[in-house]
Amino acid sequence: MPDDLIPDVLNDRCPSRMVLNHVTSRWGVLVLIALQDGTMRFSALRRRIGGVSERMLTQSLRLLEEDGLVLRTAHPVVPPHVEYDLTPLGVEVAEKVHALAACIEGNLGQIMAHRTE
Amino acid sequence: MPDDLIPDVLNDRCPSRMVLNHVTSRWGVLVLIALQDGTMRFSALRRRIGGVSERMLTQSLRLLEEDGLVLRTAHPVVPPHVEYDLTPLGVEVAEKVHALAACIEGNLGQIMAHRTE
DNA sequence: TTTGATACTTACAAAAATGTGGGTACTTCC
DNA sequence: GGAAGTACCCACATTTTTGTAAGTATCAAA
Repeated sequence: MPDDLIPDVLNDRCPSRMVLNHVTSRWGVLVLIALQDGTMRFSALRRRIGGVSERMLTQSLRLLEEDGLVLRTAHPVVPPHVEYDLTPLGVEVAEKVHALAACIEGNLGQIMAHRTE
Repeated sequence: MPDDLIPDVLNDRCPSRMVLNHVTSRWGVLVLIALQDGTMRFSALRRRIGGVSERMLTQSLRLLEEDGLVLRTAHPVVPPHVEYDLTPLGVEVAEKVHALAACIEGNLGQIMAHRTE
């Protein structure tokens, strides 16, 4: 019975670690939060997420797509038209990520005050 | 009225981004989850969190301490005895992080199945 | 007619994260 | 007496992440 049977992020060899890393990656978090507003095109996402480069946005979207959290729909037209959505599982994960971000945003005053002590 | 007045992680210049990065960092996430079990010493933490190096554990603990999420208590004896705890705010944040990790662990089967398609 | 928008990819470079091995000062266990 | 445990720090090297700039094909607006 390998360690992997009961998923555990504290276990070095558990593949949940990899997924957690995708989800909690610098831009992955923000992609999930941004997509909570609904379907978005690549450029719209890029404008919404301050500071992300095209390269990083593409890469983050690809990883989340591979994990089945994000759905990519490409319309083969010129100029290109591609839409991104959360999958049902993506919605679930995005909610948790959003709760975390909101918690930090809500306590930012306290945190910043502590940092300057 | 600067952008920073209403914390928003999607905003490039909002300091909540920095805190979010500490919390969602590779080892930061796991430190918070591990500390949910209660007070732990450095070595215990290191054993609990699979794959973390001393260097990275120290660094992660320092960042979370600066943000006021983790409390470090050093007893000046030889050999050294140092205890780590979550602060009240740390408990709150750790709950969200744990919910996220649990969500991923719980859906890992589905995710891994999707990845191999 | 030049510019900008679309959704990327690729090569290259820079920056950040992470690991490695060593050292510390003492105690207890074998 | 030698080894291991404690909680680190430091310098160095490597790995990973991230950014930058350019290129692609086509259309529409100025």
